[in-house]
Amino acid sequence: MNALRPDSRPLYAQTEAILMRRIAEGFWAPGSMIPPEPDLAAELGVSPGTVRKALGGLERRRLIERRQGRGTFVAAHTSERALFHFFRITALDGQRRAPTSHVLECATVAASAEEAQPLGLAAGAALHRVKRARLIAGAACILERIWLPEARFPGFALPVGREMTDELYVLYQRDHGVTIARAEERLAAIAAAPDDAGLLGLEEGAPLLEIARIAFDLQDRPVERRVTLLDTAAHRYIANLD
Amino acid sequence: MNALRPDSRPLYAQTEAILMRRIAEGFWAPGSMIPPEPDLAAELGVSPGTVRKALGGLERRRLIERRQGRGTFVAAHTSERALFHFFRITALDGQRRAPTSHVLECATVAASAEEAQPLGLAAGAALHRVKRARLIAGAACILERIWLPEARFPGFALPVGREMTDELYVLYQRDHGVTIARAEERLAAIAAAPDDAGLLGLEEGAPLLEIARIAFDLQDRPVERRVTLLDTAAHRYIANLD
DNA sequence: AAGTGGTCTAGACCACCGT
DNA sequence: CGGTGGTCTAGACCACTTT
Repeated sequence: MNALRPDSRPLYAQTEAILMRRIAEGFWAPGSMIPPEPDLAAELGVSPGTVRKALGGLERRRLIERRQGRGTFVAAHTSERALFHFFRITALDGQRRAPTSHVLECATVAASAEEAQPLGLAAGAALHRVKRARLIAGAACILERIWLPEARFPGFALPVGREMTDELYVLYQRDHGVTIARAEERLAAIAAAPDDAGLLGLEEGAPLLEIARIAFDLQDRPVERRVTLLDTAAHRYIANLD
Repeated sequence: MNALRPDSRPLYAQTEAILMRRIAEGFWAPGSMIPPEPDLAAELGVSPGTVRKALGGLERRRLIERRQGRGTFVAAHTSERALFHFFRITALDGQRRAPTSHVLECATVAASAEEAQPLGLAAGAALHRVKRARLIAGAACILERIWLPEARFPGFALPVGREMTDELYVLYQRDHGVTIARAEERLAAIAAAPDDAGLLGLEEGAPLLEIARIAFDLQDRPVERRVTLLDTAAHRYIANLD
């Protein structure tokens, strides 16, 4: 029948946890269809209504997509999705445009204490470190530094000096099985350092928007740190409060 | 039975709209209890499950609060709620502290074209204009300019020069029947103007985080514009992406 | 004890999609 | 057409709060 019961959480929450685990472990691959609701209900020994409520939770967290008449699918990190949910920068008129990337540096190093801490690693752990510039409509307005734990991204490397249009989160999922589920950002205004100012074509000391992000995977473990510097002469960071 | 049917939306959505309308129009006052689910179902001629789904939608949008064993209540803008949902500034250690306010200017003026546009008003419409400083833990780190349409806030005024601890959104709801349901923010980094720098105890040209907000009421009409300038020496703006 | 929202079930029927 | 998710119903029972 079901092995769920000796757990104090509601049945639908336990069901959601089981399904979520299957997605996280790759039992159902990104993009693939999961069984119909009645099948899941029978397999897990709960009523269809309970499965429905569980799927509703996964859908709200964007782990699955349900399409009437077609089925329910494990969410895949498409460029559109990454762009829409995880890229909060628009032009002044509110237009969202896909940026391109130009990798400046990509290296694997031993983490300093300061680098290790935000990712929950021990000092000295292997870390990939990336620096890149991003262009929107041809203008370099973003500088980005990214840190990735080697343990989660074995052999990670990006081609230095080449133009990239793919979103990194699509690549993380496709090449390393890491799905970014959510992120926390802390914003500040800073004065541009000389080298960063040069890369962005600004005066030293020009105001820049600094966006410090920690991104988490499906199990809510921190898997990426990135610090973005944005020239807000022609762009804005947007947020919705509700 | 029910007057809902000749509408293509699902029953639960129509039910949600009816209940939402009652809240927006003040038929049920903020803080008051609304009838039990079975009563609503009987009154509206739908099943209890449909009412439940409608209430679920209102709860997600934080228009109501449901408490098991007690009842369902129209959400009131408490200071805690305003602080938690609409105040995204924390200290560097992540601590959230309630700011106090010091009103510098409060006047009623005719809107310029630039002031009228974001609020969807005609140029020349009456507008309340407020400028205030906000202190966190005794330190002045925030400057704020606020614009309110006179039509929605008749007779609005704040005491200049006195310390305020109440959140404005609590006051909007209590004194003017305006409930803020959501807000959009656009962020940029700017260089401090001479007078603003003076008020914050900074050098002219110091980087400041500019937060431009439009706040919307229950019917999704823009009712407040505010521009916040934050000194990010000791504070951060936080955002969650999911 | 009475009254409230929360959970869980079972089933009918609708709307949409692909073949 | 068969299969999928979406809607709607009706009712039993549980957990919590107040009297």
